[in-house]
Amino acid sequence: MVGVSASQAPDIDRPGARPAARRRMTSAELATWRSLLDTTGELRRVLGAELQETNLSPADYQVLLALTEADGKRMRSSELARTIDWERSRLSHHLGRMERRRLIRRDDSATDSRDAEISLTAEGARVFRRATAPHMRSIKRHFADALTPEQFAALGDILRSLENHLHPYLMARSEGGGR
Amino acid sequence: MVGVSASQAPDIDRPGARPAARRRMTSAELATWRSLLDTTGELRRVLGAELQETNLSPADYQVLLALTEADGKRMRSSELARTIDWERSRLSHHLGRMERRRLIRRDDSATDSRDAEISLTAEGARVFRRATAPHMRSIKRHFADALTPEQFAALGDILRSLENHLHPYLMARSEGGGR
DNA sequence: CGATCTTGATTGACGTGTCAATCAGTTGGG
DNA sequence: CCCAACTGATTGACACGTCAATCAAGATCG
Repeated sequence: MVGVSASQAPDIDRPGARPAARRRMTSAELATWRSLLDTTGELRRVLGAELQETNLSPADYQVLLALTEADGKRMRSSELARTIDWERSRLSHHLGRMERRRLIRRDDSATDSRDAEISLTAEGARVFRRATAPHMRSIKRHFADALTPEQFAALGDILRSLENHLHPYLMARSEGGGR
Repeated sequence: MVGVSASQAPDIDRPGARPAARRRMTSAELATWRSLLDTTGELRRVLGAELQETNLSPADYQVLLALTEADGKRMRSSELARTIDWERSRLSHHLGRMERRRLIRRDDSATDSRDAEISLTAEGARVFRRATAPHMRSIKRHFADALTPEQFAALGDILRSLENHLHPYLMARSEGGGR
């Protein structure tokens, strides 16, 4: 399915060709890793700075996006955490900061009083609406416009490979009892 | 080999077909952007957590690496900042924390008393030495082992494109007087 | 029922990063 | 020489993330 390109290549000197555990990492691979860290880091910073011009951090944006798309613009806190894949503690801290700025509200649930119902305020919805178009332009300008269609396809493929490779590890970590 | 599926598609609604500035971003491009953020974020977290087992943060590692490779294992603070491309303030805060942990030392320069000479302590060198092999293994396991040589080549190409596209913008920002 | 386990959420401590302000030493022009 | 501008570095305030501890409301089972 995903590894199409690899599965039909002849088994010459590919990294996968011998037990992965026995190969040494080349300096080119290491350099590519460094470059990946640096470049995505710069992209994060630039996009974050531009988003900040509408008074939202990337984290704010992620929360507001999930709430905006939620049924009735409200969600239970743990549901929200699962949706954007954050630790509960992180979300709790961040919701505290967003609540102080009147971007969201927290109410007790009627059904289970442990739950916290998070909802968008009018202000939150407004700020998000104003931020979204400029943010999309930023992504387009700094990311989408930089690559050819072939590069996009290749990048998608690469990211899927990385995800697939990473996930078994993440599963093992969370199931087997943390560290 | 990697971009095969895309490169032979008929030229209907492809991104590159019209001047970049006038196009709309496709949802596939946006999804790839999200995936890039998510996947690199997860990689950062996993690698950071494994590095932490040797009591170093990724930031610590970067500083120690630069110092280790420096002439005489010492550098002026601003030189170090330029080497690893950090803001001076960030470096100053971080050096403060590392100094408290006895990983580095700060001395006044003999020539220009504004300068701060940063040097590795024996402890810093030792901790770095112990951390480096496991860290390389982490990079290999979670990154290098996940991709084929073709994917590596494609990724290198993509990162260069992104850097080249981003740099003119960064130049303009820093020269034209920061906002 | 009542002790205990589980779940949803929060808190505190601390490391990290950014921005704006500050400070001290150096330099250059009058 | 003296003051203004510049440079290297630091600081304070604050936002952000992670980890471990805590808390309160449900669920479970004797």
